[in-house]
Amino acid sequence: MPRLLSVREFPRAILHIDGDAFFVGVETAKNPSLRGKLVVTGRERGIVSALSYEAKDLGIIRGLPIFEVRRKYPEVIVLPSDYDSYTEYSQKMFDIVRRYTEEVEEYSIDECFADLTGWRRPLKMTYEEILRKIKSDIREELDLSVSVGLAPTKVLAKVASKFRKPDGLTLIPGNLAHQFLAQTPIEKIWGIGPSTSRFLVRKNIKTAYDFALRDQTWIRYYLSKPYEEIWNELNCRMIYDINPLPKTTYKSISETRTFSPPRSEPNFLFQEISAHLENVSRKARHYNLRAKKISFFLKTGEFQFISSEIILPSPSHLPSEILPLLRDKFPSIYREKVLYRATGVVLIDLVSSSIRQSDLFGDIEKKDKIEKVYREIDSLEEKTGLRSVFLASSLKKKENNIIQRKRVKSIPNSS
DNA sequence: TCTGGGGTCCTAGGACCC
DNA sequence: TCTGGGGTCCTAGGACCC
Repeated sequence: MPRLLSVREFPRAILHIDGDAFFVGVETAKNPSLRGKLVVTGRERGIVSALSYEAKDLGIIRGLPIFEVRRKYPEVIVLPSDYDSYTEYSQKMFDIVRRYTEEVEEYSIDECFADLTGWRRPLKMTYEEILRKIKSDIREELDLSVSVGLAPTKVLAKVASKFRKPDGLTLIPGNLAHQFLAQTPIEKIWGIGPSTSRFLVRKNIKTAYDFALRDQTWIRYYLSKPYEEIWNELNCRMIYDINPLPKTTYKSISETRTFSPPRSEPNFLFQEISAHLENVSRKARHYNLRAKKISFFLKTGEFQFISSEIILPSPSHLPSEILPLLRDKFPSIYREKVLYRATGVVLIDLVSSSIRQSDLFGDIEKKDKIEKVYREIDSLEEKTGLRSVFLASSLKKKENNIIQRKRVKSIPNSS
């Protein structure tokens, strides 16, 4: 079997850490009596979002409705998600990794990358020893199990951490990458999804090794830029850098919700959209962002998206400004008698709020007043943790009239 | 793999301009 | 009001990730 490249073992030493059944792992760390039991999380959402390895062995999969879990496997322990704890453990895990290098990228709540290049000498440890130590620190201090992988690139490090799981430790040196890739089906590669896998298998590319062996001309002819990057990374050429900066901003903010059974009443659908608008706007204000554009959509029973995009007259994060525009456009995407299963709103082209465009007509002052009202509502809600204020149009109303006056309205707090 | 929710990035194609 | 070529901007849609 030809090697991919004759490279040194670790021209770069990229670490990938992946929590094992992370949410369930955290629940077990908090409550050790759960260890070894059949546990799933996601009760509040009605579908399984994480599951213990024991539950996986039983045949339970992510996304399975909770009622089916209870019906088929009454002995399974079903927990609600506790994102605050998951976030706390996640941060503690990343902090442990940061003891070894500052170059840590928090990739998701249960995964990170880190650059260990050059740390063997200062730490007086081999890469394998560093990995073992990080794993045992996480185990001893957090009671969590993780799988770790080390390789010359991020894509290869992902292959490594996935190679043995749970509790795995895998090093893929550049000069042996071909052996690991030959054992990795193409669809397991990070960034190669179902559509591209199907295409590649038709071209007789079944493993990551088959893919890595193609020449660049072939890749460029049949595929697009991201796949050429993956191809380079599999060939030990580092394309994706470690980005240690924490996420502080968003390109878009969205909210969608599916309801069953599907419904067609315009009133109901517009209430949903109005409520989405309030939530995404709140998040935008929290991050000091304003949207230049907004898109909203309906999803039909046949999974068809019908959407409309509006360019806002000036960047905004105030529902009272945006809602009338949505109301005007709503009829253009709504069809009577069609059943819809979901609605959604997306704020797009977000710009930092401090960049304030002055407009010609001097209604900045009026806007500032509305802005002030929202700021007070936001801080009230953050203090109490309650949603106390809604647009009238977000309230579930019985009347069949979606044309309601826009108005920030406060309703009595029921608690 | 039977489809929940929140994101990011890329490409093709049209419009418009010189 | 015929033709060529090239650049830029925008949008819709696709693919992928956790």
